[in-house]
Amino acid sequence: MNSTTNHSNEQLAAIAKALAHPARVQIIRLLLSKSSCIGGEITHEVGLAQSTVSEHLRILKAAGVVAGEIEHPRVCYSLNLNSLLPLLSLLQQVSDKADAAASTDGLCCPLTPQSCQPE
Amino acid sequence: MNSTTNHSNEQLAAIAKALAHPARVQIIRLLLSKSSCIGGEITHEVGLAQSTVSEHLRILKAAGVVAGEIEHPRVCYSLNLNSLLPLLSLLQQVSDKADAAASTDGLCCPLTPQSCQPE
DNA sequence: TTCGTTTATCGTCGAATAACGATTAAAGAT
DNA sequence: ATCTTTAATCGTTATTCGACGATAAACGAA
Repeated sequence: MNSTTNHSNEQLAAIAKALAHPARVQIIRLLLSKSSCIGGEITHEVGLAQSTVSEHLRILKAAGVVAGEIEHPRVCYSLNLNSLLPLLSLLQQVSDKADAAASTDGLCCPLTPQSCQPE
Repeated sequence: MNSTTNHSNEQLAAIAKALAHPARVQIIRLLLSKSSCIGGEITHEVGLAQSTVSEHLRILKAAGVVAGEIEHPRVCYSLNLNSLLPLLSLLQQVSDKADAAASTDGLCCPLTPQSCQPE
C-alpha cells in the first residue's frame, strides 16, 4: 500500500514548499484543529496584515493544500486532507528506515559512517 | 505517543523548507535508497554544478536532516533519520483526520463547507 | 614537498518571496 | 441604488534563494 511513491521530486518539493513558512504551518494547524472550515478569523489569528494572510492562503490553495468555498460575505477555508499524502509517504519511508536501523544495531546511520563504500 | 506535537510553527516550517527544493528531495531519496552513506557521487547524480550541490547539502546539514563525516578524500553523507519526525507527526495528524472523515460520511471537508459556523 | 582529488566557500547575478498599505471586487442587507 | 463587510489583487520594497564559475582548503599519495 505504501508502495513505491512514484511522485516526482518536483511534486514533493512543491508540497514541502507550501509548508515552508511558519504562517502557513499555523494556518494548517488552525484548519486541522477546527471541526470545520473557517473564514477570515484566520487573519486575526495569524497576526499579519490581511493582504499577507490572503497571499499565504493563495499559496496554500495553489498547492492544493487548502480549498476555499465562497460563503456569503466570507470565504470558508478547509484542508484538502489528501494533498499532503505524497510527502507523508516519503517521511514514513525515512521513519521506517529509522525503526529498522534501531532494531538492527541500536544506532542509526550518522554514527556509523565507516560503512561507506570507498568506491 | 504521537501526542500533541509540541513543535513550533517555525520548527516545522524549517524542516519543510529543507525539503522545499527538488534537488534536496532527490538527495534525501538517494540517501534513503543507499544502504549506507555516500560521498560526492551525489553531485553527479543530481546533475547540477558541484558548488550548487554542496550548497544544497549545506542547507540539509544546517536543518539537521543530513550529517557529513569526513572520510579520507571525500565526505560521507547520511540521513539523520529522526530529524523529520516533527513534520511527519503533523502530516500524520492530517492523514488521521482524513481517515476519520472518510469513515464518518465518506466525503472529506472541502465538499461540505456548509458546516461553517456563521459566527 | 608537490600533486591530485574532493569538498567548501566566495562573489555575483537574476529570480522569487514576504510583507505592507491601498484599492478593487463580490454580494447580501438596507 | 447605496452601504457594509470580507477577501482578492495591485504596486512597492527589502530580503532571500538558486545557480554558477572561480578559488581555497584538506589531506593522502607520490
